[in-house]
Amino acid sequence: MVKKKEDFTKEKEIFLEHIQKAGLRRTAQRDLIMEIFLKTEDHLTSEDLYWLVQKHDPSVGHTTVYRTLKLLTEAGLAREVRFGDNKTYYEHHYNHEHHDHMICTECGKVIEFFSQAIESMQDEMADKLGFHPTHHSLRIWGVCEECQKSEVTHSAPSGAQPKVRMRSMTGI
Amino acid sequence: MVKKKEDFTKEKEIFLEHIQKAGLRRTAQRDLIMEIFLKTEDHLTSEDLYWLVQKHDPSVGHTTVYRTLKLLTEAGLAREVRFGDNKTYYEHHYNHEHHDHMICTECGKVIEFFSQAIESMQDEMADKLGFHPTHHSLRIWGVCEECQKSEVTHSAPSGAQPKVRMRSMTGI
DNA sequence: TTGATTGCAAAGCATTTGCATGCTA
DNA sequence: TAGCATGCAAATGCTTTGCAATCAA
Repeated sequence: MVKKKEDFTKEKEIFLEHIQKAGLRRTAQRDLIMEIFLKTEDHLTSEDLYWLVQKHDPSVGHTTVYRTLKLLTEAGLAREVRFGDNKTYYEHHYNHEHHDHMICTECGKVIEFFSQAIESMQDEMADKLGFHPTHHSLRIWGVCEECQKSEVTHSAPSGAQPKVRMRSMTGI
Repeated sequence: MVKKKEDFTKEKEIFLEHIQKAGLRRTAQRDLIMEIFLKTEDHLTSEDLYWLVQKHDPSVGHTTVYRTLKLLTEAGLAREVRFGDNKTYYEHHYNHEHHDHMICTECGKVIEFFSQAIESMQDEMADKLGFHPTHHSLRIWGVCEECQKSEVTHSAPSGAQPKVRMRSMTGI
């Protein structure tokens, strides 16, 4: 699951190609933002990424991070996801198995999973309706194993630092 | 699919019960908003519903519609959905088969579908991960049958008045 | 040199909140 | 009568845009 240190040569190549094809320009900011995004194996908001970038170059603005994340998404390197806390998260997309998410509404933990059976059934269903699917999103909310154990207290497991905070389960 | 004229006695009962249990109060606005929501068999934004309510009572404010939609959701009568245009839609939930959505990115049409097979696989998958699911959301984006035919022009089928406008496929 | 890019501030947009007034229970 | 509900306006929070200065090609 956790990737070893690597240089993301292929990803950078893809990004540059996308930039060139669109008649855009390569800049230090875009390189830096992409670099940090690629080496952070996590679900990040634009804000999260902004602060990480700040550490390396405090002159980079919030806007540029937003814009670059859009670019990365267009290039197929990033994917947008929402977990119900009204924020847009970005995750790696290229070279990553497609997967779906289970979100714990107690502690906010996000579990990635993949089921070929579900994928196939979706395609079958689409086919039946004459629909030509391009992408999809499946999210399952509920209570994770750990939180089921500590159900009595209705609090997150000790030590847990949830990425996603489920406030009122809106902004699905 | 399309419901015949009915009085929604059961739904109103549920709403009142929810209101009483929560120590809230029944008001003319809440009654009106619920009434119009129930008789509109469609995916509505708060804004949409606001304008429908306006026709009957121009004194009702936007805020109250928002707040009442939240109430209806809490009561289990409505469900929030997002189709990728950055808006929150509400659909009937009570007495309606659970279903998922296919969204056409060309014309914005929303197709509801249900697959027991997919549902079962999801439960199985959750079970395997020790996850206790409470609800889920599956959305498939792609091109609908009609738009595949008129693919050459890359425009929505004539006469179609899409509810959802897909601009840049964000706000998933 | 040209035109894309950046970062700031300001604008957008959907949604939420503060508060004085109005109304249920 | 108590205190929840309402509607307005203002405030949010996230995201986008306008624009002058900057920088890649």
